[in-house]
Amino acid sequence: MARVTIKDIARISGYSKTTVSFAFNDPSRIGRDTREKILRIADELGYIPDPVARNLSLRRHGTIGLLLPEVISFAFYNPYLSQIVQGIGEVCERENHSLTLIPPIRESLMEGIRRAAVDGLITIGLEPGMEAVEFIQRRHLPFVAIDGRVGGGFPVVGIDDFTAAGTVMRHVLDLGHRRIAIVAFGREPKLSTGSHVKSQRLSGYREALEGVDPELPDEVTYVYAAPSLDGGRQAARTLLDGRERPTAIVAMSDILAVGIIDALQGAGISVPDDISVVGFDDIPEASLVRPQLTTVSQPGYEKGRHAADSLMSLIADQESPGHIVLHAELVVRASSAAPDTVSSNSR
Amino acid sequence: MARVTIKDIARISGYSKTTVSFAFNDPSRIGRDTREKILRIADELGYIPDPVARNLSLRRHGTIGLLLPEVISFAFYNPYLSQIVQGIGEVCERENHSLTLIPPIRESLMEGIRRAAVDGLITIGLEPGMEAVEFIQRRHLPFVAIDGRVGGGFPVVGIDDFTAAGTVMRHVLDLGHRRIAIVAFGREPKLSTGSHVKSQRLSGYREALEGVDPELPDEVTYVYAAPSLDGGRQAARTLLDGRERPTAIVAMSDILAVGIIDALQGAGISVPDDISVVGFDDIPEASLVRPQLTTVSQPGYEKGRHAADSLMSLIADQESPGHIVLHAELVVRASSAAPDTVSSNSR
DNA sequence: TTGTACGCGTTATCAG
DNA sequence: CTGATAACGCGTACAA
Repeated sequence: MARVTIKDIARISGYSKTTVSFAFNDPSRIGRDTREKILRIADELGYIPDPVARNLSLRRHGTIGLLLPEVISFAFYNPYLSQIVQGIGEVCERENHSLTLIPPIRESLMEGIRRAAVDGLITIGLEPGMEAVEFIQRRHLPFVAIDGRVGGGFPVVGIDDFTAAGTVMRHVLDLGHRRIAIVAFGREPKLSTGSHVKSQRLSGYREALEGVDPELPDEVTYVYAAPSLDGGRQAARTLLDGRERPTAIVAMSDILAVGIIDALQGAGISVPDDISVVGFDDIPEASLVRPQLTTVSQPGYEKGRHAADSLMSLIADQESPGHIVLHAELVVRASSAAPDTVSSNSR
Repeated sequence: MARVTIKDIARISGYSKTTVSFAFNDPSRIGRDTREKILRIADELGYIPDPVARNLSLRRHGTIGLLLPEVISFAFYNPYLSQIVQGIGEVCERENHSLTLIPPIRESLMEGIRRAAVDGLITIGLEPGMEAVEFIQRRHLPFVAIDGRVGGGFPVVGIDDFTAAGTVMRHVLDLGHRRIAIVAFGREPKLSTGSHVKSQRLSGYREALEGVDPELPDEVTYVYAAPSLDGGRQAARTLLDGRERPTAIVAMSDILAVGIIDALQGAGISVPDDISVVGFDDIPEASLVRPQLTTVSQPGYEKGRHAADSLMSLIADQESPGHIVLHAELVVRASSAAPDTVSSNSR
């Protein structure tokens, strides 16, 4: 049997489409008998209104989109994304919305934005001036950016990455480390490119380094890695193969730090006795691994929740809810310690 | 400025809607000059076709839905779901689809299914006879079930949970453990209720126990926990507070096992010296924690990938691709060992 | 209280 | 060969 449409119900019941629609959506507009008759027929035929046609009429979709900077199969290697999704999810459930994950197509966000049948978008790391931003605005889609740069006429939810990065780097420096490696995510080896978050954190690291010694930023080893466990493992191997081993590794995200620790331990290196490792994010895994990870706690769940809240009010009011800067703080655990003064770990 | 529709382009260019649409979707049907003129005007006005109207016409949505058994904010506490999502994502990206996460609304899947504007659904743990299944079928939505029960006329992707559970339990028994606790997920304390996966695993555990001693299944302590780190931690505390401590804890999922180990270590109990802990799933975290977790490796990523592949062929062919049973195997790591024969850990 | 007509993009079918 | 008409699916402003 083919799909049952409102037209079928109208034809069989003898009423018009309008009346059938009212029977479901605005019962007070029609007579009780009329309604009962229509509902009975609809039930018998198993009528379910086509959601797409419904959405088209209502100009509501009951879905918000999450525009991912990476393909789904890769993005979820980082539990940090799970936390953001959870926070968004809390709001979705409150508002009875679903959540559409929109991956880039052929390395571009455009096509995903073009085809998104959603009430609004949450983006990760989108910045003023990017082509994707213009495109979203041309579609008149309400949107909120997580981890973006302020100043493009859209609300941004984030933390002060510059300050947070400085805090964790100063912790490492205060412990006495000077041979330091920074493991950044992304593929670009240049400071000036890449996301706002990345450049902010790098700048924060460098400022802390300069505070100790103006030449220190240039003595630091930089390694770039994909934000996943394996990315961290590879970064660790790269560092171990290097000429001079660092006494501390500062990773730009926890998933990298955890992968680094795993690889170091696999190579028989003790953390933090031989090498200290610190991260960024404070994902749940940070306190599960041994040694527990020293890191900067930034609230991924809260970022998602606030972004979704802002988006909902944007959708409802058309009024911009303003930027939100969430709190981040250093969490000192067991993966960082003073460097071994005997320097037994250099080769 | 208001949204630009195809009608505006038609009006301004002087052609009909049809001709404008052909300019984008079937250029061979109209003259070159006509096309160029239309495209120029559309570009100037920033015309983007409404995706919903487009989907309605095309009867394609470019999205598949993942029907979650739990609200998003809770479901993603378990990294196992991330793996499934990644696997689905791989196919989505290949097919240029997005992925819509559909949480239950007011503890019911119905409303989510009713409103899902998707090409098809992947469900987790749905079984023949459930109201939700009928509903999906009434909507003529193609769908594939992950971790479901075979026999409802829809394809199922899973593993042999009964055998896999038996394998890990026999490993524990072979080590010599007899005082065993089983930590199951879900709230139902009865064997007969809950999901197929849960009952299969419980049955597998019990059969292995019976193989050693017919009375053993009834001497086992059962604890029920939410499938999250905290669920595992709470379960561990419940067990520690119990009259007689187990020498081995068999958890129905890794996230539970990892939480259990965390709580045990927090209480000063050594794993596996004092208590052995085994899990189920082999999530990435299983090999990160110390001691590394003994578990059953089941391919969450592959489940997602196969389910999405099957769904895509179901959408394309309307032909059922058949069930898929993936391989699972025992992975012995460091969290399981023979019980301390001096029995120093009972109180 | 109920029906007509419109909005949205695509395309089968028809007209020139 | 080129282009227009009408139908699909639903909700609802407006008319009757």
